[in-house]
Amino acid sequence: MKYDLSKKPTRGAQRTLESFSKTMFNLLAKKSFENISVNEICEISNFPRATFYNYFDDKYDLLNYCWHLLSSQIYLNEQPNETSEKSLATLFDRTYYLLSSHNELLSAILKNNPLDSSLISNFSAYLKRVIQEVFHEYLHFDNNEVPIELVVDHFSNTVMLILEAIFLKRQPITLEEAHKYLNFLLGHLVEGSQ
Amino acid sequence: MKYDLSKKPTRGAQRTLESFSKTMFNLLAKKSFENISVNEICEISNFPRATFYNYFDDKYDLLNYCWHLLSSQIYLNEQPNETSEKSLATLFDRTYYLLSSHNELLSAILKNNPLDSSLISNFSAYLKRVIQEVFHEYLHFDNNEVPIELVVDHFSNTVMLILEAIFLKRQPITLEEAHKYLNFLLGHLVEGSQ
DNA sequence: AACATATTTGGACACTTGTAAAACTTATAA
DNA sequence: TTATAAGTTTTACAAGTGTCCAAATATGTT
Repeated sequence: MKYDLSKKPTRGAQRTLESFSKTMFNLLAKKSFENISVNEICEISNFPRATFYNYFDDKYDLLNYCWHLLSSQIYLNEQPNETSEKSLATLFDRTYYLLSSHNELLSAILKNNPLDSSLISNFSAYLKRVIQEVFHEYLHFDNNEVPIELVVDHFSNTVMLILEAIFLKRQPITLEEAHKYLNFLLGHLVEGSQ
Repeated sequence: MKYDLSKKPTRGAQRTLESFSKTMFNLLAKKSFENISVNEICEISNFPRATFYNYFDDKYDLLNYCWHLLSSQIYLNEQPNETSEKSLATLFDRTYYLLSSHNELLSAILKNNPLDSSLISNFSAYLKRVIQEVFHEYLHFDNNEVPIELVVDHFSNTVMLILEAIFLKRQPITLEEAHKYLNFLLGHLVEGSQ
């Protein structure tokens, strides 16, 4: 990303960032990512191409920023000091509701971008990274059997596995069932499991 | 892929396929995938661009073919009729030795392509699909708690997690330790586990 | 309102991409 | 040998990509 998100953006920069990302979301709901060109994004957003490249390296970079916008809500309302079991279920639920709240958008995107497309992989990978980060911060898991990194990744993988089944593969799994699956696959590793 | 791999290729086609894939492997050991162009591949291989497009859709398609070449060995010497536990360890070992046998190539590729690049994700994803296929065929796992697809994917994820740690993140993990981790993370789901 | 500083803009550039159609080369079978 | 089919090469095209620059414009102080 060319633009520095850490400094607070000017009003103009806000307009530009919002315009490009909105256009990307709109286009993704209409056609496949590979058929979206920077030219098209700029024409629709009514900005010259040079401006696009002032902010983003390429269309993948803009996509990343879009996922960032989508998923940044997940960081809100964090409550540390939970047991591993609770934080596992809590993070799962938080991500579940995040995805639920963008369900229509996801549904439209899936109409134009097949499950095995690079777009969907990219989205999954982004979300997994977010979950990994949060786990890494809030999952306190003591053992000397296996490196903690591996356990964190294992947990993230499993959470994503179930969320992908629900929100990407569109399998009719209730939240209750999801919890059951999660416990079946990871329960043995979690404090306070039955 | 434009070229039909199911029919047996003519001598000329063999030469062409091998030439393009060899060039790709050589280039990957020299520079990053994103900086490799179809033009470059064709110049080095000494084929006109149109010939490239007779065989492949784009450079990603050739890359896929390269992974296919690398990983097709994994299908050899299949021995069904094993317990889940055995087939889990067996498939792990088979993939472990496959990756070991291409260790120098992988090492060179990693020098030019960062762990979080799309190239490496692409390779991981390809390998994961291969493992999923094999598991799906040979892992007999009976339970009515969780859909079998989810369990197969969970197993594949975990196998890949450890293999990535060893061969991509280059962590010094012995085969024995790898088995211990595998058992720690998945042992409870496998017949005959202690 | 005026200023120095930063950003945006439009145009140009060299390059890559994927497709299409016609011309050419082979190898093999009739 | 000739016919034929398959693959290969050539050439051209329309479009996209990412970078660069100098002029125009916006921004946040004073």
